[in-house]
Amino acid sequence: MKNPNRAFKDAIYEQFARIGKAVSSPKRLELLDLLCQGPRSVEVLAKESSLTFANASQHLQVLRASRLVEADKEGLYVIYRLADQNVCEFFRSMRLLAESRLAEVEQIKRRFLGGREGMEPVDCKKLLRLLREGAVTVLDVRPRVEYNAGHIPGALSIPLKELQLGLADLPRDQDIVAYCRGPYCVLSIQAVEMLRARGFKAIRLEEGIQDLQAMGFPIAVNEAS
Amino acid sequence: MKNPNRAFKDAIYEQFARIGKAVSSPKRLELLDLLCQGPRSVEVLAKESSLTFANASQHLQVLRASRLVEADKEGLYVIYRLADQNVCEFFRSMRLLAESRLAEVEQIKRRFLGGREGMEPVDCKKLLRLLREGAVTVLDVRPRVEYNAGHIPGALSIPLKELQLGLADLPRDQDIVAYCRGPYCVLSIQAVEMLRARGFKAIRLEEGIQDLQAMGFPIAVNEAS
DNA sequence: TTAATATTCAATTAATCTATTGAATAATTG
DNA sequence: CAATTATTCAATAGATTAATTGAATATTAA
Repeated sequence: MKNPNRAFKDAIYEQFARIGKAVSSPKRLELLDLLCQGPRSVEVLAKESSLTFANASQHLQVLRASRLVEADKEGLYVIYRLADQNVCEFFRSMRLLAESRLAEVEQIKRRFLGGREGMEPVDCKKLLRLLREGAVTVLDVRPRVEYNAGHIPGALSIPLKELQLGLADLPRDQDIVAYCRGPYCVLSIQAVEMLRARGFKAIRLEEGIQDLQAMGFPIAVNEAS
Repeated sequence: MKNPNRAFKDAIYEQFARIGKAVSSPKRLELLDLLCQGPRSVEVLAKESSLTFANASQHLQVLRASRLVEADKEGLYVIYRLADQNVCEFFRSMRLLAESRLAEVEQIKRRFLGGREGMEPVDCKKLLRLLREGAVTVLDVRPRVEYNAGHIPGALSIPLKELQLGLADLPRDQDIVAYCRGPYCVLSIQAVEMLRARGFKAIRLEEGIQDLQAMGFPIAVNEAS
């Protein structure tokens, strides 16, 4: 017969492990990362993460069972969202731990992005000052739903898929700083490559919204339309 | 053939998932929690967490493979320790997320500790002020190796197992505040019960060293002897 | 050198997890 | 009302994980 203190500890760590199990799957982590950028339907999440609809749905059930995400029905669509901001912060702390402890993270980054970023890190504080002075253009190249959910105040929104057609909106006489979901998203890399190829002065901001928020920068939100 | 961007994302989330997998087992979480309090041998870790030596060793291999812990040989003994302070902070963020998202945590706490804490939460700021004024006695009832690894400056160390014999060291004319590993450790609860049974004025500080550190309180360390 | 102690390894078994497939359900549209 | 679309459910197969057991290894003490 188990000692009550032992039973208590076993029960408590079993609960903590619910969080660990939820985030032990690479696919669920990708879904969480996407949801950090804004609410999405199953269909959109499945496509973004290259999952079948059934598989995406199953992973989302697991995340919902551990109360990291919530869902609402909007007509035909089930819209998933993070249960609260703490989940996003937790995801970020897990990413930072992986970055600091697993050399493979940097190796993979170098192998896949080697030379592509080819761009100096942007100092965030300086960036915001330049933005306030109107000295740079900050460009958000994520899907609009993510821009609406949270963006750098004053940033322009031109999703990468629309950048080709949106070039006329961009100044040629000042630096353009493109950003997206964070260090492991290639949207801003592709945007900078395209912009440079067309003669624009473009650089990449590596940090995503969560990183900026954690550094104390204000984030603007648009009401859902 | 996989799109290189897809391959990059899969590879990156696979790395993040290494952290998630490491913390998906209740037993590994208990081991991490113990190591947050200070380095320990396999034997001690196995006993504290009710694991067989072989099983404890296997779990520690998993934690080592994900680089959350490190080990050094000291004669016969392998001493395991956290790889760095970030691991401890991550563990805490995971615990806080579980507390905020899983109602079962509070329910389990209430079921196992119901009425036992029977004690009002201690305001940490007030506590430290009273300690500086010599108005309370702060008592650390963890094993000495944990006290040595980090404790409240000025706290007395009397491990719970030695408290029976150590009562003479304690004042009867002022409050005694006992603390241990944190909200899910019962050492301080048992200590307060014993002290009150013997007429001492004792209360429990729920927070552990990590919580206090996160709140900005100084933590003292003793050199290993 | 041998015995004892601490730890890890390897193989096995049972449980859990992940992806797939086909079916079922819910909501909207024609 | 029927067809379509979005999502979830349930069963299955294969892969992975956790605990156990017995053996092997490393270090110390006698």
